[in-house]
Amino acid sequence: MDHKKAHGILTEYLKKGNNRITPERFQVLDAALDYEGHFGADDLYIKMKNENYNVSRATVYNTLELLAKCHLLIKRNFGENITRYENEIEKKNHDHLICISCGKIKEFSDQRIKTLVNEICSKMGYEYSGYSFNIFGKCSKEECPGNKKSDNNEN
Amino acid sequence: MDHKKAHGILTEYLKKGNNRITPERFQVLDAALDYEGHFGADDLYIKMKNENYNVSRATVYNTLELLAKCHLLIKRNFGENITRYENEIEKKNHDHLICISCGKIKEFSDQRIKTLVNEICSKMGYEYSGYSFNIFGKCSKEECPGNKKSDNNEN
DNA sequence: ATTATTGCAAACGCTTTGCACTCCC
DNA sequence: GGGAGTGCAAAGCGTTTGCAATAAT
Repeated sequence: MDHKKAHGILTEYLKKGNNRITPERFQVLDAALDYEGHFGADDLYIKMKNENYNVSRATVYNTLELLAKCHLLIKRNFGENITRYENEIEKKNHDHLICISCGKIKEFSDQRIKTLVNEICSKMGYEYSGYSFNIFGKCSKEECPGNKKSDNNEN
Repeated sequence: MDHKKAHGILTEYLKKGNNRITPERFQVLDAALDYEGHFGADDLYIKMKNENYNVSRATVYNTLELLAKCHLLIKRNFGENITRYENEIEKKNHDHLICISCGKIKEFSDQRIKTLVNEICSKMGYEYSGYSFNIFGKCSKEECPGNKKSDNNEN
C-alpha cells in the first residue's frame, strides 16, 4: 500500500480515538509497509534497528497492535506460537496453505469461505469479528524436502 | 474416549515405530483423556503434579507431541501463541468459535469445510495433512461482558 | 549391554511489564 | 503542565535443550 494513504488512515484513526500522533508510530508503519511477506514483531524491530530507525522494542510491539486495530495490518498465526503480521491490505481476502515439509506459505482465495463464516456466525448467534483459516499439507515444489525420492520417513 | 482403547492405540503405535513402552507415556495419556476441554502442555503438567503423578515437564511436552502424532489428541491453536490439545477424539470433526469478549470457545461442525479444504488442496497441488479454522466474534450470552448495555467501548 | 527415554535445571525466544523520562496536546 | 507515549532493562511465560541418570529392549 502507498505510504501516504496509509499515513492518512493512521492519522485519522489516532485523532478519532484521542491517541497521540507520534513520529514513532509512523516509523513503525513505514517499516511494516516495506516488509515483504509475513513478519513477527521482533523481526520488524531487528530490521528497524539495522536500518537505523530509532524506535524501542516496546513501541514496535504496541504500535503493531494498534496498526492491526485500524486494519492497516492483519494479524496472523500459523500455528507456531508467534504472532505474525501481514501488510498487503489491498490484496483481496485470502487464506494460507502452509507446507509441512518446507514451511513455505502460499496464499489462496476462495470467496465461499467468507460466506460460510457469515452463515455460521448467524446460525450460532455470534457477531462476526474475524476468522483464521490455515491448511497444512505438502507442496509439490521439487526443492521441497518432502518430495525428494530418497527421503520418505515421517518424522 | 475409553482409556483401555486409547492404551491399545498407543501401544500399537509405539511398537510399530520402535518406540519404547514406558509408564510415563501412559500416565500422560490418562491425564490427558481426563482433562475436560482444551489444555496447554503446562496446564496438564501442573494438574498431574497436583494429582501426584510423577512425570517431568519435558516428558509431558514430548508425550503430548507423540499423542498428537498418533491422533489420540488434536493440536489446536486459538491465536494466543500457546499450543493447546484436545482429547475428544470420538467427536466428529469440528471447528471453533471464539468469543472475543468472554473468551469462551464453542464448537461447531460443518461438513462443507472439509470438502472445501480437499478441493483447495487438489487445486493447489498440496497433499493434505490438516487444517485449522477458527472464527472470532461476540457471543450472545447475557453474562458475556460484550453484552452488558453499560459497556460499549471497543478496546 | 545398548540406547531410548527420563528428569532436572538452565536456556531459549517471543512478549509484556514497570518505571523514569519525554514530548504531544 | 498534564498525561499519553516512549525507552530500557528486567521479568514473564510457554517451550526446548543438554546432560547425566534410568530403565526398556
